[in-house]
Amino acid sequence: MECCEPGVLILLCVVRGISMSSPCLSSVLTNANLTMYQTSAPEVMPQQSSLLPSISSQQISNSAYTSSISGQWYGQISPHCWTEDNVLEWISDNVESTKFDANTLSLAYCTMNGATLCQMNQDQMIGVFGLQLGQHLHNSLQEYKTKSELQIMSGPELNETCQLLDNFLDNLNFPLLSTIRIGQAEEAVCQRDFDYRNDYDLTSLTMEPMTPLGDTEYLSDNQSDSEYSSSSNSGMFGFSNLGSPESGSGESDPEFSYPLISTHIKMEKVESRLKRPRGRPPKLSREHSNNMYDNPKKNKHAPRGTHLWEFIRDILIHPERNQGLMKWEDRREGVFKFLKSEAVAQMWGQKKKNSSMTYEKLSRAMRYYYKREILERVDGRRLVYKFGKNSSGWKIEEIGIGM
DNA sequence: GCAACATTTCCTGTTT
DNA sequence: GAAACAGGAAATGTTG
Repeated sequence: MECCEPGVLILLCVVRGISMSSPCLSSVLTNANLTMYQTSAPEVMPQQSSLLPSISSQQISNSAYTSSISGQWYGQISPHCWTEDNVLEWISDNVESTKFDANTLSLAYCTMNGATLCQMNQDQMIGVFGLQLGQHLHNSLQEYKTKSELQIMSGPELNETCQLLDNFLDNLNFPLLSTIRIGQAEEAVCQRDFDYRNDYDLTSLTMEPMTPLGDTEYLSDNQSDSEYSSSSNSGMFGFSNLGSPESGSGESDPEFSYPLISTHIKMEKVESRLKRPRGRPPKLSREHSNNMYDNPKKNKHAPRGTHLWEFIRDILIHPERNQGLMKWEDRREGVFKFLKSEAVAQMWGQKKKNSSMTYEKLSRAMRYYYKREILERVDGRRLVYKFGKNSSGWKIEEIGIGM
């Protein structure tokens, strides 16, 4: 093993940083170190400078140690299950990464287990650890809670939704949780955990400034109507105004603007608007399709995707990822609201490989859920829905993690 | 091939 | 007047 294992170095730095004025905390950290890296050589003195070689000579066959060294145990163990030692190491790692002055750290708050830690809200964290470290710890904890939750809940479908969210938001240049730099090790874990592009091909979805139609003419794969030509021109896919009108009135960031998504728009002038027959128009043959969304590797029988209500639910239960797309109105009652209704519809469309999805269509599908009691009506409130008794997976009790 | 299911698409009318 | 809501009708794609 190399003599510069980051976990050990960080711990040593922390111990050294607090040893002058906080001997107790120092010994706690050192004891935690020894406890965690249970050694068969009790003669190793905690404070001695040869700690590192001593550790490196230990039997390090257990994966916990190996994981700790690389910081990966964070992503493998639910924060709720962290031991006091785990919490201590996590704090020490964050102390190091924030260059926090450990002298100001209170020992009393460094001896708690994960369950206790998880009960602290952001304000309490800041109150205990100070603004800088407290905020940092809170963010870090939320990240590991999310990862843990993903591992618990997810099946590939939830991952897919999260991945879709990540990819979608990534394309919009949002600062994604998974990209927040806490430390190299965590970053590596994040990249591993959220590297989804291999199994959900969204790479074909490019978000870029919309090219003026006069410069580049796109061809539609299945929308041959003049109706869509006109609606598209008005920004239907331009993402210039994907938020709902209400969302623009203060609940969402008014400064927020989506990059534009390029679309295939068939420029076909028709003199008068012809009345369409009812029902969904037949799709053109794939052979004649020139759709950028078509994936040549796509299976003939696509795997069963999540249902719309599950897609919505998955956005809602990952508030750190939904970036103002939706919000809970009443978390306990399952009442939620669309903030960026068109953006959510676009995401749903991406998931279903349907570039022409709109909130109007999505909401029609949502209304069908009323009969099946998957959703309940919320009268008088626009863009507000409520999960019904036949929905699942959104309740705090079910998830086990308060959000 | 067929039926069931879950949307998707379009429409008209109503409400906010 | 525009956006959202409501729900009918007919269509599609997937699955069993």
